[in-house]
Amino acid sequence: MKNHVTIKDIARELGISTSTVSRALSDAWDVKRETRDKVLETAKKLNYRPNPNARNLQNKHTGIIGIIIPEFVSSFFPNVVLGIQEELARENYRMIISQSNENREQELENMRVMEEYLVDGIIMSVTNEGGNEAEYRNLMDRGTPMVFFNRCPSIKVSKVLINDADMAELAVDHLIDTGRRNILHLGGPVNLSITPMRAEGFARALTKAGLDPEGKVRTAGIFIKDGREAMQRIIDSGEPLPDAIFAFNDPVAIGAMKALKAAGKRIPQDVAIVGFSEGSMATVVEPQLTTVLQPMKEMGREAARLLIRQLKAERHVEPRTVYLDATLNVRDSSVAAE
Amino acid sequence: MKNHVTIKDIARELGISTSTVSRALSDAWDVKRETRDKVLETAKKLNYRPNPNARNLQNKHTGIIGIIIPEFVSSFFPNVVLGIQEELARENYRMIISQSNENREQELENMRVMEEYLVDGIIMSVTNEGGNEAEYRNLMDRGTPMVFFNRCPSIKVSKVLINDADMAELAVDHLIDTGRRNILHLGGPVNLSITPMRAEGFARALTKAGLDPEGKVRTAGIFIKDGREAMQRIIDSGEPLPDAIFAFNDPVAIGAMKALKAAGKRIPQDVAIVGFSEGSMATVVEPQLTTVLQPMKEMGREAARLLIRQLKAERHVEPRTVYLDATLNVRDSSVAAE
DNA sequence: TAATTTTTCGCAAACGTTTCCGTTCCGGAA
DNA sequence: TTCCGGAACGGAAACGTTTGCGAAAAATTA
Repeated sequence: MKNHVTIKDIARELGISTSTVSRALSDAWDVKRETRDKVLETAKKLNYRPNPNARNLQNKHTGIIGIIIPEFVSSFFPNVVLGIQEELARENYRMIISQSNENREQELENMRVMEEYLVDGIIMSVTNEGGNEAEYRNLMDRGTPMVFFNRCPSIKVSKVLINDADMAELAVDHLIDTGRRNILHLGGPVNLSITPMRAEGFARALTKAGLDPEGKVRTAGIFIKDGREAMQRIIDSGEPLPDAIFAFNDPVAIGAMKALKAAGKRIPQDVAIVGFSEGSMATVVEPQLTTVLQPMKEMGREAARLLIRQLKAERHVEPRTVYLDATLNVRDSSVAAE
Repeated sequence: MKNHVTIKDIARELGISTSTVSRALSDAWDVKRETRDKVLETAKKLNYRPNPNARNLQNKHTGIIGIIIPEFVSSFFPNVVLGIQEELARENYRMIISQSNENREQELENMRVMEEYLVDGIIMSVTNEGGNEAEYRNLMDRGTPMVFFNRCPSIKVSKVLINDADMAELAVDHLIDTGRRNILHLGGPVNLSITPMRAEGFARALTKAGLDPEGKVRTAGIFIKDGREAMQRIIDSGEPLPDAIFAFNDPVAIGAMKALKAAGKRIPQDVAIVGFSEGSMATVVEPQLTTVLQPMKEMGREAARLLIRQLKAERHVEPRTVYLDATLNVRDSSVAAE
């Protein structure tokens, strides 16, 4: 089938040794300028492509970075991956992506496959089931560096996340500024690392405004369904309706909106809604959703940078946590259109 | 760093040669059952993992399939990739994904990288810019088999697509059945292979119902913005408003809905809307969108199967085109909720 | 001019497998 | 007893690179 031209072909063509060709190709110092140019020239002429397998067999590394994300059906992770790809490409790393489908077992399986294929490192965001901390440790101890983003385990490891607490606080500040007082937080899954962070920012904002956060947090989840059900429970409970909702993420916010609209409530007049982690649906719902836009690509870039730093380091490098800032996009779901 | 155990370690441990170990591992016929078991046992004990580089260096293939998709921010392509992954995994192929960002140049670059990396084959969906047909040919002639899905070039090659024309016809039939007579089609980009197919189904349905498709097709695009602008042009033109819209895809449908609602029109009472290629936004918009649900995972699986068939074949295999059926999900945008 | 250094290159081993080709050992047939 | 054939295994080459070491040629210094 395909018969690729090798370093030997170049050597034969020029009547020199393969070692010289190799050195010329890798721009070594001990090869004459003239011969190097000739090598480069005939390499181009013959359309030479280095064989990555042979190269990696020598170098003991594959040049491949594994990416494991919970899903890529929502737009968040794909956007992060874009950033990762951008940064990896400039360092000539390639990536293989796999998705754990929010499933702890699948995540483990993906890790195994990636280790088997000798990825140089792994960038991942954990399943909302959590619980694989020990395996992360093992994998890293066995020599595969890891960097986490967005959803991170509670172990000591490099992470990049947005300043969830601060951004949540900012979002709730916005609700308070526009006159809301009875604000509820529809929180995420309890075992997700970011869940308490957003709740904390929520509480901080309330406290700062002299409001009591006690009892204002309800666990919802991460899907539209979760938000709708949580909101429905509140409506059915007969307790006085809040005048604002700070949701764990956009789908939960949208679910809450659905429940409220079904109950005949007006948004934002009766209840203002703020989401988190802006996705493609934010401008599609009606009213358009006020939400926190995360710097997704930047997050990916930063994660890639952290990993590359570890890969290039001679000796052990201390894990580092990078916090990124997000922005609040104010839309009609929190402030009535004029 | 990481020091993987090799076939030699097993050989030394057992006092046999590496060739025997290799044969035992690959289940060759000329190795005694007893020694094979011992090899397998110590392999497991030492946690042996074959080095893919060494193996591929011998076998002249990488076991990697390249996936090139225009984007993975919408949910369509990721879902297809899920199907691909499923099928490839069972044949022990891995994949590397890259995205062309709807950019012809980027697509070419991705192809180059993949060829350089010696992927065994490529599964791709072309950019909406099109125009790389010659390069596909070259790549294939140089020995890398390709399979296309959804967006396919007009050259002779294996493809898997849904029966666009038939499904479009079905969707428009539905509009006609519910009493619509003045139906417009907001079409896709002219250089996309599926654009004329959907337009054809549209025309067939009209003709079948005794309506004249002449002048009923307007070019829109693929994004929300495209749909809104196209619809706005129609509204501004002063021509009598259609009583139904068959959009090229969901975003275009949603864009049209936005323009109509902004103009004070009611959906579906004044104008019914049907989209295509159901995405995550279909049930988020209001009213919820009637649209054609494509069998995304199945599409991926089928593409993978086609490619694997080519890879396993000894000699040339004829390109094949596989058509898949979709389903019409009827929602409130085309039929008023009772 | 001789001695020494520098430049430039080739040889060969190595990376971890697979696989072709032998070799040894055995039982059975002649 | 000799010969043959099969079973089970080892030796070694090969895949396409990289790289340490040494050697020849050129340039510098004494």
